[in-house]
Amino acid sequence: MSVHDHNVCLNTALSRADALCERRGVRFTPIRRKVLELIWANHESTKAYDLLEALKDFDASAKPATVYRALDFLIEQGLVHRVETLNAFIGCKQPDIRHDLLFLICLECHTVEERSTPNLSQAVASELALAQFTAEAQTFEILGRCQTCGSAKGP
Amino acid sequence: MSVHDHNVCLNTALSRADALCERRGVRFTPIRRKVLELIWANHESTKAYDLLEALKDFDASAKPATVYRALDFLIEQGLVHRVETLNAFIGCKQPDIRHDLLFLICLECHTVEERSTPNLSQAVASELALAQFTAEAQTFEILGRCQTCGSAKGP
DNA sequence: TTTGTTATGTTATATTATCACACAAATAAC
DNA sequence: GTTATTTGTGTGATAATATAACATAACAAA
Repeated sequence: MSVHDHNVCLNTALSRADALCERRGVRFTPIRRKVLELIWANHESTKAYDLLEALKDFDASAKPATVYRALDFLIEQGLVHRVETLNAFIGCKQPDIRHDLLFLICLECHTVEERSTPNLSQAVASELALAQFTAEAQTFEILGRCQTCGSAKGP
Repeated sequence: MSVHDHNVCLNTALSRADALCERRGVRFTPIRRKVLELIWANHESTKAYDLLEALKDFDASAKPATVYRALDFLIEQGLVHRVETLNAFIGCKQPDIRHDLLFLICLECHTVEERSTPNLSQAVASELALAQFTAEAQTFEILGRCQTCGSAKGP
């Protein structure tokens, strides 16, 4: 990820989450908020047990279930995505919009970029129609090298 | 999956694998062949530890590593795909061809359908170009209901 | 305030996957 | 053909990921 003021990312994510939960009347408890904050510590995906370690500084009694419950909630609300390829979790940039997401996961710097593209959605939709398949959840993930890491070192 | 003679699927998969390994000069050992055979027992994806249980009838000394090593080999040769969403494994229908695959995973009957579509490949390729991202591996998986299960019960 | 619901604490355990090291089998080099 | 090298397997331990089950606490609704 390029140079940027990450506090802006973090604060934006948190205030959006505040607003979203308020609007939906769901409880954005301290644990849930803290887990989201930890996930947004950077633009890399985070492992559940790393979250747990970090969470313990905030709540010494945190256990695996503590983290997984918070993650379940955050995912359900669309605030966090699960990265299936890495068994890890990443903050959602556009929690209000429902769309087909494509994750570009850099193997070098571990940054995960969330993209959405009408072309992809379109291709998927027509394939689903062809197959007469009803989608409930989708995972589109690509592992590789991001622009920065790719050009810096070559393949 | 509809009514079909599954022996044909199984035998086709195994003889293709025989030929492919021969051609590549890689060793298609009894364990590797048996694991592939077990994976092709049906058109559902199979869990590693279920494979292990089944493999024990063939080789009583089988351990987790036995299965994971065989899977590593089969995946490397393109004979098997890992279904990330389910932590499971499925036989590849077209091990000779390199393409972007889309897996349609039915939550009801657990059948996994492997599809490839130029439209999707095209959409992905142009998105990668836009992002200047170099892909090394891709995962496109959709969970939902297949034609049969969808129409049988409704949503 | 009682009641029902949702969230958390806690312990245990299930599931998925890898490591490390010894040994055996196949292949390659001589 | 014997030796060396590489590749595959046996085995035990353990790491990493995730859920179950049940008790208690906090909140919301009546």
